[in-house]
Amino acid sequence: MPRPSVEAERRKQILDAACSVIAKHGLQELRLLDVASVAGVSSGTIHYYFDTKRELVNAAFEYNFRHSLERRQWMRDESREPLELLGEIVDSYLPSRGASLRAWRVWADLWAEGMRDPALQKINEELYGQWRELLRNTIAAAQRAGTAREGDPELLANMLIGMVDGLAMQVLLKAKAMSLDTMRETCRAFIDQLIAR
Amino acid sequence: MPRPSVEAERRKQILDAACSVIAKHGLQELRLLDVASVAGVSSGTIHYYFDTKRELVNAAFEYNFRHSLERRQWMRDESREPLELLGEIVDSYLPSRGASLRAWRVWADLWAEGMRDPALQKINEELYGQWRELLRNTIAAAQRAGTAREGDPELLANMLIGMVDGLAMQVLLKAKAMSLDTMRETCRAFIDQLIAR
DNA sequence: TACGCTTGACCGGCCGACCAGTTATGTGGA
DNA sequence: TCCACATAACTGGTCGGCCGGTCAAGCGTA
Repeated sequence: MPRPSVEAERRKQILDAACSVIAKHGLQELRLLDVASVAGVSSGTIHYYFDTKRELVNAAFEYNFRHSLERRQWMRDESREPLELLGEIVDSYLPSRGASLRAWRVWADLWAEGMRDPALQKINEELYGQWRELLRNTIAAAQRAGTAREGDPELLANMLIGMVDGLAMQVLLKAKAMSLDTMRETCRAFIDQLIAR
Repeated sequence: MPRPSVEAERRKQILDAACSVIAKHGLQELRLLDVASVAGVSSGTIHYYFDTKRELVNAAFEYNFRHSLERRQWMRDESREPLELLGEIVDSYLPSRGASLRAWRVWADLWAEGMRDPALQKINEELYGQWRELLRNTIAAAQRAGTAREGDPELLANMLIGMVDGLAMQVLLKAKAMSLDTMRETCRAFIDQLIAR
């Protein structure tokens, strides 16, 4: 046997570097040499794991999405009071700083690119669907627990998701009228006024 | 005197072509030669009116935004019943087809690009602000008319705007759970449940 | 030795930017 | 009426830099 496979590890390392570069410079300015540099490998190594730039980029988008969901397993904790949990879920999705901010920047690029790329639409379909389902289930749980009023949980989840996404864009665009705090209050107000009993 | 200036007209023609190319292929694949071709001029003419590609792109984004607002002057009709008007405003912003769809595609690219470009943030600040103000004023008018319940109109406007933007992204991404019809119903439900008396 | 993995120089195509030259459209003098 | 002349508008060929992708060679571990 030759040396053991480092493929999984190396791929992750490269994808993580790609996400960092996308978050910092945007997909537009993504250079394979930059990714290689951040990942601490040579440009040749990138091509050893990914045939084309597009393949790398799409994999990075998927990695970013999947990674975000994995970091949020605690949201599926069914022992928590659902309405309270809902508030925390939304809080954790605010484009505040660190990991969350990086993930948002990459998402925004995914969306722009995804309008014309069916492969990215498929990634969005699967992973964004999980996010939508999580909110719907949490709202439904709150209804069963009696802390949320009646109403189609899918509809309410869609409203809330849309709101979070749209407001996040304005926060990322540094709109004066939409600071992080205003966004948080707006989302909380929505939950208080339309979802909570 | 030399020949009369056609600058305003020609600029518009080029910017319109640029918007078409962005909507169709994305900012990523924008080639000056394509813009020139669509505009029916030579590549040299592009550089005659715009020093750099970036200058053209930013001007195109501003043109797209401003153009959308201009096409919607009817929204400021104060003789209409405000709540009904609000519904029509939202309808007209759905990424349905034609002009509205093109504008949305360009917006999505603007947002992605605007995260790192202060010049684009400024454009967003000014023009998106008008859009926000329009909704706020319409909601406030409905409250005065007694067809909407009490509540901070700015807060409600922000909720609605965010929702429209976020849901529109999913429509553009062809998410199965968010068709144009579902989006329309979701927005209507929000108005019915949270704004209308 | 075998093989997975890595390197980095190199190549070729592409495209933004430049520019020298050309055309169109006006003015005013003879 | 017509002919310089001035200037704006426009053309399209060219060039230079950049970067994705290739590859032949090297490295390290079993």
